[in-house]
Amino acid sequence: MAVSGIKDSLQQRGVRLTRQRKILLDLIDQSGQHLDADRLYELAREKDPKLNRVTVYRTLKLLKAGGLVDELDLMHHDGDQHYYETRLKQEHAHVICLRCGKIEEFFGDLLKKMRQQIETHFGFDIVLARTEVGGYCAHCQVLRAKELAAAASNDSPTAPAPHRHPRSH
Amino acid sequence: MAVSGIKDSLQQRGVRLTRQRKILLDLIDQSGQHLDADRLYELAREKDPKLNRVTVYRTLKLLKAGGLVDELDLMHHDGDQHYYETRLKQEHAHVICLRCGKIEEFFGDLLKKMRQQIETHFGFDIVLARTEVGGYCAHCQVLRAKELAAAASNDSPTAPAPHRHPRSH
DNA sequence: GTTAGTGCAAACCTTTTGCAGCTCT
DNA sequence: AGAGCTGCAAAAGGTTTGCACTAAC
Repeated sequence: MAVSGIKDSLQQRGVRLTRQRKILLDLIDQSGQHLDADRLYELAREKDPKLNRVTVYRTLKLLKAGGLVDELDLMHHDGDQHYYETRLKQEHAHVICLRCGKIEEFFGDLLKKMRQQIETHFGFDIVLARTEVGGYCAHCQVLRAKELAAAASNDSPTAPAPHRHPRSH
Repeated sequence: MAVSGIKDSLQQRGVRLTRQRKILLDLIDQSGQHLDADRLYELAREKDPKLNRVTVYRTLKLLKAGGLVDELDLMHHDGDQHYYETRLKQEHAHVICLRCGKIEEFFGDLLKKMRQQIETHFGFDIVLARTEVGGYCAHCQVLRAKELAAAASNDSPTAPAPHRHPRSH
């Protein structure tokens, strides 16, 4: 359970492990997804309806400053909020489908190599790195082609259909 | 002048080349910097004091949608605004110093290779890609070491000094 | 018992939208 | 002429801050 490592790291720095923080830490770590503050808030309220949205932001800030989570933008495919994931051992890129919102993770030594090249080339001390790629997944490429074709022959055939991941609120 | 290419591209798509858009296009292209909407607005007002901030946003959105500029976050080193640059032929990473805000650009075939690997691996059609790296530049590494040492021995020596690029407004 | 952390309300910053009037082609 | 664009005001979305109260150590 990676979250226990995070808890230790925080406590060593004299940060108090409150009920709220335990809830948030567990959620971030267990979800295995990329949560934004709002989603995390929703989930947290299921466990503690009194937990405040502000506490979510403050906790995320704390974790980010401590290098315990990484902040992502995911190409702003669904707005300008930030997403968070516990920092993994392995650096990876995020590949976001601009049509369906599906997110893939790409691992590979190219990222590691590039990091090294940059550090050597500029004498730079890298603290964070982020690679995000937006485009169309194999599935959406064909759907998109159909949509474009339909739009070309008819100015409003059956309305290009909403295609984002629905969010339940 | 790359901006004329952009203008052509817009006109072909039936987009009107208004006085305001000409101003903004020229500024984005000439500056050679990474401008955010606010900075672009400031500069544009020097040429046309009546030009509205909303027009800046609308123009940026148009250019982004047309793939004529790239939107960057630059690791949110100075807030959550977006930065823009005209799309170059050569893909590159942005390397941001978290202390002084200096931005370096890193070119190399690793980015190209990674792009290819991702397209092949996932059958993905990449439209945009962005690599951002945050850390400390060679210069700031030594300054930061001093600051940290000072902070360790004395809880408030001469105040850790503000270190962001000042903005004149 | 202290000091850090929480909740609440209100502010803040960046960006978007509705609409009437203006202007490019 | 007419669709597209601008400016203005107002709203929206995401995040932060001030302050009094509460809880972790």
